[in-house]
Amino acid sequence: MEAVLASAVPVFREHGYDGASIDLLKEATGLTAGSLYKAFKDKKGVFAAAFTYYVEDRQRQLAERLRGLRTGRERIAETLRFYLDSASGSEGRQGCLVLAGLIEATTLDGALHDALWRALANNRSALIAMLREGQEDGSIRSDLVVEPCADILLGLLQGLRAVGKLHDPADHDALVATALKTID
Amino acid sequence: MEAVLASAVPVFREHGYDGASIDLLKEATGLTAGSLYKAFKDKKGVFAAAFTYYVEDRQRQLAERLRGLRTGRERIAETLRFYLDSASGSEGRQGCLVLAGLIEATTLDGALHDALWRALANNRSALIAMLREGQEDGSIRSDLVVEPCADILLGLLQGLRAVGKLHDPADHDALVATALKTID
DNA sequence: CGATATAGGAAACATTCGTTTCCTATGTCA
DNA sequence: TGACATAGGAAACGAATGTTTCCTATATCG
Repeated sequence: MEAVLASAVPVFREHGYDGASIDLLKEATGLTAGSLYKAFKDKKGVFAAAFTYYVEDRQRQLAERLRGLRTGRERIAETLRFYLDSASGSEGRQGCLVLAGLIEATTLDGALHDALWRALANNRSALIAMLREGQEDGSIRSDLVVEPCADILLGLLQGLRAVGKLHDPADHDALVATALKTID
Repeated sequence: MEAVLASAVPVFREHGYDGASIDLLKEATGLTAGSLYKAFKDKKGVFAAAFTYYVEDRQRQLAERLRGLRTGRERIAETLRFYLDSASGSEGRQGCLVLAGLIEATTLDGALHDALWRALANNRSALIAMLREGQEDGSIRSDLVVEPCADILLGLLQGLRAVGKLHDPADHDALVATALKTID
């Protein structure tokens, strides 16, 4: 099950929801249409499962990279680096499933719309939490208003994935430094 | 011709390339399939024409809002406001055609890929130009390295459109102020 | 061992897709 | 006026879409 989701995710990432045909999903997963429809109710069901798998996997990866970092500022910096890495190379070209879902958000039905919304809200909450932690450990000014910072960072992270579809971000260190100025 | 493109653009913005069926385009433009295929070679041709129309219209709108602004910093701030407005309300929900194209960039053929690339490169160049202007008129520090700033701003602008698909950005002034800290 | 549940595959389903063909108006120029 | 070019529409095309049905193995449990 995990294997079929792991192989279905790239299809949706590259082609978006509409662009990902059952044929492509068959090819990627090695399964046949009948099997797919036995495991998932719908094509939407496949997407929904792939989506939550992707989001959870991504959170796990980020948590892994954040582990051991002491200050809130360091964790924000590492989060930026994580997204810059994700926006580079073949990973960047493959794109972000959240972003792909976002594009067809109008079309997608209620449940998927909510999942999308929750994914974005979680990212925002995580950023706010890191900012608050930074304020408590002294790595971020305590009079900084965190909400607009979180919103800007959230937008920036998604945007990096977007332009990463076309070409790699250059000079990660300079980009991180520039982005971090928003929380000075 | 301009009218049919203007009515086709929202379809692609909402549904992406694959999601925009000929039926939807027929409905939106009021034309029939035969007429569409007489005017445009392909569905890709319709998208290509809609895309350049959208980009040019957008540039025109932005130039209009930038007119009369004296300093480079003010122009950057207004550009941010322009994107925040575009990310709000029904305009925001409709989404950005560049972003929609970006998602399926892997799938799209060479000419469209290039058009996408050019649109992004133009935005980046415009940001760099405004930053340089700001350095000359004294509104931006002259020792600022402009390339990373432009890259961050470019990413941020696209990202704002992305999250604007789901909900409106809050407190535009605070967001602009936060974003502008990257060029301090 | 035998009955049964289950995961997966083959093949056909109706529908929708992008596309083409052919026809009908309307307007232009000699 | 009459020949012709052109813009648009109606209808059908094959191919691809999402989906379902039915069958075949394999494994589980009595």
